[in-house]
Amino acid sequence: MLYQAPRGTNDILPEDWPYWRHITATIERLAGLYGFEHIDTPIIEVTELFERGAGAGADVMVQKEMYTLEDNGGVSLTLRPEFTAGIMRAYLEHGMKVKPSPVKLYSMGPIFRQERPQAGRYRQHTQWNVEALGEIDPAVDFEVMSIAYSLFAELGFQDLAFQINSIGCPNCRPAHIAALVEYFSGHRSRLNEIDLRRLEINPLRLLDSKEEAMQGLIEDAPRSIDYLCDECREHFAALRGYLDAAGLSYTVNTLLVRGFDYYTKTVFEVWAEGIGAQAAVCGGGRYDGLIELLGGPPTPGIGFGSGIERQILTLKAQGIVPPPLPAPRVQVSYIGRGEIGQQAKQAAVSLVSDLRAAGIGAVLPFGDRSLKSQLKSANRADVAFVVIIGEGELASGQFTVRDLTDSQQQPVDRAAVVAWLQERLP
RNA sequence: GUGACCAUAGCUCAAUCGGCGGAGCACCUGGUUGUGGCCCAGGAGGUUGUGGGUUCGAGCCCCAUUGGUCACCCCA
Repeated sequence: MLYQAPRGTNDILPEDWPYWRHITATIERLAGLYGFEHIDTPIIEVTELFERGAGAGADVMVQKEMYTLEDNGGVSLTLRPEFTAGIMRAYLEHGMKVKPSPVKLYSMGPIFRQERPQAGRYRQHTQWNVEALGEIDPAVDFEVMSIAYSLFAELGFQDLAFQINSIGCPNCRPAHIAALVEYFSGHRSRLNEIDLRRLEINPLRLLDSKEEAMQGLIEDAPRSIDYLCDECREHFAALRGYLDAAGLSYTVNTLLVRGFDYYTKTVFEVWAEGIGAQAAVCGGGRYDGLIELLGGPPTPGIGFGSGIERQILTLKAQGIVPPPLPAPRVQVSYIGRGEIGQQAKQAAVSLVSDLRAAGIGAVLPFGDRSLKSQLKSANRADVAFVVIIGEGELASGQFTVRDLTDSQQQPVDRAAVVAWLQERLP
């Protein structure tokens, strides 16, 4: 094989397209229903935008996983590893703060991270991203979670686990972090090398440890919800009230955290069964500090990203079949040798054009193959009717129309074929 | 970045101890001068991922490399 798709990238083949269309069509419909507006930002941004968003501790790793290039003017650009930073930039650049709050936006498109591929994790993957900016009301948290919930419900997912947590804000989180550090420092001997590093760099991440021996320790670790300030506690309680009122089932998962510092208050994920270790099919949270970090005025925001490829893995794992794509229902076949064959072929080309102009999907066999071969193809393509044009049909002006479902055929006047088929096709 | 397993036809897989690379499915043609599905016959399709090494001889053994799968790290 001379060329292969680069590591971690995938071709979306025709047989997978029904899944993509099903998901994206559902997303478009829900966006209209919820009042989220579509925004597309560039796939490349100035590298600094993503670096500033990352925060201390994580920045080295973040840089390592970004696809960064220098343009001819010496400007460092990066293929977006996430949506949020670019959306925030556009929000600031276009002065969207003057729009009624919250500004509700969604995007869909590829993102790039230079990671080792594994099940449900690719270097180029596609995300549906939703953001609501400029409003602190916990009802906005509910709104954002609700549209994700609706998508998964409409797609027919079973056994999804909605996980929520509150990790507090710059006022109350330091006390929780300090308690975590103190707690785990008292059990240093039970931490492996990786967890010891987490203790130094990002103590919250200790709660994510997959180390078997750590699980008991983690269960008894200080919980963020026990350290929330009044504002954060009330926010979380109100959000839970809205979720309960709307009947959205969820689990409070006190071990759910985020890797980056700018997250505040609400964090949530949705987990799917049967798609491997990368089970989060949706992840998001509130980031009231991010826009300030990027040089804008204090602006609250909440959003999530949801990987389309993982959604498709989930659909397949659960045996959910997407609706079929529209396909041509009519084939126009031509037969005969020499001059007559040419006339038949021309009549077929003409009829196919008429059918398509009338909105009837039609295909023409190529290569002057035998009728048998043409019917074989029609059968495989799941065509409903085959119009046959040969010497007899040219002479009589009546084309033969064969119904493939019952194998009956009959002559139809050339001028009446389009209407005849229109009547019988849904 | 770390580790394990893997790579033979478009797909799923065989190939005995290192001894002439096969099957099923799919595709094309024919069996019927112009009639699909089922059946039968035939055909096409391969530098065994790539490069090197050992050997009289390598799909098989060794090294490297690329890619895949899965997990870890990380997770925006």
